Amino acid sequence: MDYDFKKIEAKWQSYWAAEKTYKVEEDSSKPKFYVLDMFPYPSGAGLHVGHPLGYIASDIYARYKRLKGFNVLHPMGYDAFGLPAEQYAIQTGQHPEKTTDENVARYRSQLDRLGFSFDWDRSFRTCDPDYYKWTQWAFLKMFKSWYDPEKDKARPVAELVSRFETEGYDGITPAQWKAFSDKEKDEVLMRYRIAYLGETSVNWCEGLGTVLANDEVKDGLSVRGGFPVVQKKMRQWQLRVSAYAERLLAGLDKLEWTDSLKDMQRNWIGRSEGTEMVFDTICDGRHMPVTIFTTRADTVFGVTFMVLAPESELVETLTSASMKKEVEEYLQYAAKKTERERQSETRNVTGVFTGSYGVNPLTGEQIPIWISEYVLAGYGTGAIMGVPAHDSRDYAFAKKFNLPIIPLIEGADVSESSFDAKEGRMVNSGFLNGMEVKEAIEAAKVYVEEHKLGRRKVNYRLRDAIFSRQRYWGEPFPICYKDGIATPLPESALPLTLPEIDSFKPSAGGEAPLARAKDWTYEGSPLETSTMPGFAGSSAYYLRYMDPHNSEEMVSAEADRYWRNVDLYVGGTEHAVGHLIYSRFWNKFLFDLGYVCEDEPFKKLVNQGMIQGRSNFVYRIVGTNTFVSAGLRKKYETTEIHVDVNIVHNDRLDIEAFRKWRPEFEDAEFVLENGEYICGWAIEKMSKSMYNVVNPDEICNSYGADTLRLYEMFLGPVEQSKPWDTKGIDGVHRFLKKFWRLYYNQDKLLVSDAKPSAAELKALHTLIGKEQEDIESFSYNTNISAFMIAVNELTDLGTTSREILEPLLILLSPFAPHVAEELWHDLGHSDSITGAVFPEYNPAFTVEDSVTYPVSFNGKTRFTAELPKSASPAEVEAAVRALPDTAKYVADKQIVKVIVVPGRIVNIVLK
RNA sequence: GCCCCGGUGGCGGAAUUGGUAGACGCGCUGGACUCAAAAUCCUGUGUCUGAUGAAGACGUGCCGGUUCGAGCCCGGCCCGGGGCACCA
Repeated sequence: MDYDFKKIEAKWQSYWAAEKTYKVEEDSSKPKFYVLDMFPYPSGAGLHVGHPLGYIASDIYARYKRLKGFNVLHPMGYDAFGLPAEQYAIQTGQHPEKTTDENVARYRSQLDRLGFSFDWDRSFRTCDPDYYKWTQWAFLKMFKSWYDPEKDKARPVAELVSRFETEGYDGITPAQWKAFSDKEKDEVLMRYRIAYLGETSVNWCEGLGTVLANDEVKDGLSVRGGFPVVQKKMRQWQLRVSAYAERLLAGLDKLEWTDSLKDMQRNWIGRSEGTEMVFDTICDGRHMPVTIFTTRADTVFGVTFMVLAPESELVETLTSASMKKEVEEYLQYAAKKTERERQSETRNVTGVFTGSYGVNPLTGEQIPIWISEYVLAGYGTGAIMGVPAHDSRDYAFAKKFNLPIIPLIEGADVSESSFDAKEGRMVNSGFLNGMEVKEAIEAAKVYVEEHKLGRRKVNYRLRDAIFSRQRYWGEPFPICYKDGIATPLPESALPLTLPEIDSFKPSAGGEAPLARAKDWTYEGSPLETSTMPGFAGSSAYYLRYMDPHNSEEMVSAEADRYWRNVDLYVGGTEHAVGHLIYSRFWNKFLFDLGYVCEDEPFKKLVNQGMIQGRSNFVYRIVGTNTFVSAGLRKKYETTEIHVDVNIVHNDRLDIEAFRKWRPEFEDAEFVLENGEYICGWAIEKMSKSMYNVVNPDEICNSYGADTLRLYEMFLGPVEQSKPWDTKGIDGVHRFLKKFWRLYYNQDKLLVSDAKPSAAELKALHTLIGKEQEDIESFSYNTNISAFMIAVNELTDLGTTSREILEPLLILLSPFAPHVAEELWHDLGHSDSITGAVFPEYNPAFTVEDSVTYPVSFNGKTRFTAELPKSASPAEVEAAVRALPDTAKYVADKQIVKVIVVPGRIVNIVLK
């Protein structure tokens, strides 16, 4: 019987499905382990070979943990709301739900072929009303909560209201509060709610007809679709993520994530310690205090101007009558620019003088106030002090508009550029003179506080997340408007399901498709017409897997306390500042309210690398239909053309297949080398347009899922990006065939009850030890190498012993579950190998009694010496010194010292 | 510009974390079996010198350092990948 992977894989896949082998229940007698993949967005293109890389890695880990006695939660679902299905719907008129159903079905069938141990009974899609009910529920909780800075956590808004009523809060007295109308009260509360309606400058994308979050915009273009994005003031739903900035930052320290990923999050959060300082200003004779933020309080003596952001509210009050016209012209110019233009023209310095002046609080000197787009309204106070000598942006501005530049650090040459470094000795700086910069910063802060000129302040770059999208295919907001006041629906009204509409097109001017829905009201009040963004549904999905069928709670306290949080999370690094920030925020919010018991959702995170495509090229001689082989192409003027990798084998073109590939190549002529057409190649992104897509289904057909799983892991470290190269797959396939032959010779099962030999036990236990180490550290590639070595050794030893071959199957089962399961049953087991126990490692079998030491003289190895393993370094030294070979190499030289590394090396240092 | 990560044969990648660099696999060389092919098995495979031998020298992006010993540590560069980018 040959290794018939097709039969084996089909058989066990249906067995696992029928027996629900991977169904998991809470079981307090076993330790839990939660292994999660970032669930996919089911796109129309289906899976290519690169997509399952992370799923394979996590599946191996999950299977390994089961063998180690853990109760493993390993679920899978679909992130099914989102723009592509809706864009497709707009183009075709087909309901996004239908597209989503089809895509999900395709994904499911592709995933099923790979032998994953998912508990499909826990699966859901984010667009299922039973699921998004809980997305809406969490939103309601956020709407009804505020962030209490004293308790440093989210609390019910009701508590805030009672504070306003009884003792007053944040400058509002109980008397004032009582005098407010409902509308005024509502506006005050909106300033505190975690989910709130607020007017801010948002990323408006006309091409998609919706606003976007910061992480959905890159280089001024939308990530989905690549449409230009402009800044626009709009009243939108937002989540007060910024309230959690400090906790999101601090929480990173205890997570097992890669440093680069933590750095990305730290960067995104952007904590910066500085000082807020109040400058008096004079505009047409009127005085008014203006607060600025700086991290360099020590440089106040070098302030020669102030700058406001064009969008700042201060612009209006600080523009003098004489400058009104110029300022208005500048504001119009700035407003017209798209985000992309602003970013690409960062070196283009622009600005306008307001006609008013500020007063330096330390020197009393008057300085002009300007407006420039290099100052951002959304950060700090939207106003800065300009210190051209020690800030490159201020420097460029001062040069352009001829403003004075005063150096403050001894020896700093500011004739060509600013001196930004935080080192050196202060000069021209009054009481700071002579201090080192770091001391001076601290001294200036103390001075500012003591003289009541301002205060210490920590600022964050992290902004609140814009939470509305003017789109159809997303969660509706459980909010209606009564007399213009946003009013939450009762929880009993959830889920608020999407209505049917006749067209999915967004309307111009920012009106959402839901505005066209008939009767989109709740008890007569109009419902919110925006929907939630893509990240809403993916922010807490890992919690729902713990208790997916619960209709009363998002997750029961028992299930939450058992599963707690994700022990291992596997996914791409592209979610570093989007999903992974939102999820942590969402989780911390639910933690504050006591719905979940862990503060952080993902303990350990592994970012799988991308699998790149290996593209092939043919070279057409310009102006002809003749193609020249890669080695000869330099002799001609050629055009490089992508050719489908599926008609190229080992870089040799299948000429007949090429002629049939596309009509224009039907009469193609070829210039061959050695009778073959050799294609060029390059590593590129795997994509349809490069004709380098390899479909996992085809690999499963020709090699089987076990081979595919092994090969993807064998290719290199999981975290690393690496190119796919189908020709290497034969190696692991050969390994599996060899593995099979260890158990079967023709139809004869070779397994016996023979006692294993020492050599066999050594091969097995070396592998057991290695596998434990390698899987825990995600070194799957080296583990597969170790497997190949072990199988070669056991083949050479002619092993038939059950005591070796049975544990060997368990070791293989995480990697190649189908073949392991088949042989497991052939050995007489009636239960799945999934329930087996990982074999115990016994180091006694793997140790040698002697060690071959390389003996080196001044670092050069001259000969080897066989010595007992148990010998102490002193004994090794004595033995080596006594060897005749040693005497020969030492000759008349003098031994300076002898270095012995136990079990490794002996180095004799000669003079 | 700033912050990460990386650079090892023809290719993917190993190297017990400072101890015989190149494991394992691919590819390639030669061979066995076969009428032939596929499949399978065996052999060789970093570079150079040498005679296809024995043997030796060089070799982990570049230059320098520490060390008995450096792919690994330190200093200075070069190149590639990723992230951030007027955040005061």
